[in-house]
Amino acid sequence: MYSIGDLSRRTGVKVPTIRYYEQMGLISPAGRSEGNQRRYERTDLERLAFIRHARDLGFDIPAIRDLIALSRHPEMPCAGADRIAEDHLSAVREKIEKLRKLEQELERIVSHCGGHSVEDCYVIRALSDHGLCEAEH
Amino acid sequence: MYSIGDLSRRTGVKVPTIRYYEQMGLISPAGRSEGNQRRYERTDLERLAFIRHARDLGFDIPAIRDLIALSRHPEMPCAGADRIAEDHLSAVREKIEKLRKLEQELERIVSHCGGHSVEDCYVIRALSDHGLCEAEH
DNA sequence: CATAATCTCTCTAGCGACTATAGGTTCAAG
DNA sequence: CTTGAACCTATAGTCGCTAGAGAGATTATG
Repeated sequence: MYSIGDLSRRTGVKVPTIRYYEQMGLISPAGRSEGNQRRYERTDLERLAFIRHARDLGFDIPAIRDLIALSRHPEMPCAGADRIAEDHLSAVREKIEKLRKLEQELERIVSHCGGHSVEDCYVIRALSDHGLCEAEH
Repeated sequence: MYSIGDLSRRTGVKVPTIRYYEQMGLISPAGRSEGNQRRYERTDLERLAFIRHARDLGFDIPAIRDLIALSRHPEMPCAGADRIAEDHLSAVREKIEKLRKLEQELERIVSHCGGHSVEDCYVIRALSDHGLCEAEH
């Protein structure tokens, strides 16, 4: 039997976050002590570790809900889980692409600025005048 | 004289967003028509275009506030603006780094999954068992 | 000039994934 | 039995908007 604090220390998930996950339906409401405090078992610990891991990998809460549902049906085909992971991977790749374009544009703006005063600062000028941009955005 | 809708069409910033920027102090409260509707001038248009541009480049609202303040003092040294842009660039690079690690891990997980059922699905197994991960996260 | 269509106004609430605070209760150690 | 840490619920705040309600203003058309 673990208290919510034990669970928190063992998984690295903060106490309020555990309660939040319960509210979001990622973990089922825990049993309670006589004084109404949450008491967890090993399975809850595993579930929470699963959630933490999925969050670290950037899955959002609805996706995690789906993954949990799938993981409880070992006999089902795993295409569903693959799909979720692949979709997420594409989303991550898209974000990277966008950020790389941003990076390039910012690099260009920053490196161009040899001015001494704001008047001829390339950073400010680039922001004021879209025509100075390389790419569309 | 532009209405808020005119401004919106000309800058691509949605009407409620313009009002939001006013609330956040990025644009000064506009003059009003007799019927209390906002009326803008060319300078407001330029200011809003500046903001839009900065947002497209990912600057957050406090940073934009600072950039605007700087742009109104053309005689000041531009180190401040450079600093803001450089800081933002570093933040973007960090995000990219994190996402690239995520991408690698997800790629590995997805590509390993040759299972047919959830029981031996690598996606689910990897989430359940941190030991299957390549990198720390 | 009347009416209809479109715009605009303010205010409030919602998104996602937490985090923080307040005010109170329970638990475990000494 | 007392103390202090951990726990409880409920609410509000974070960021950058977006959506909606209900009312008033403006503009275009007949």
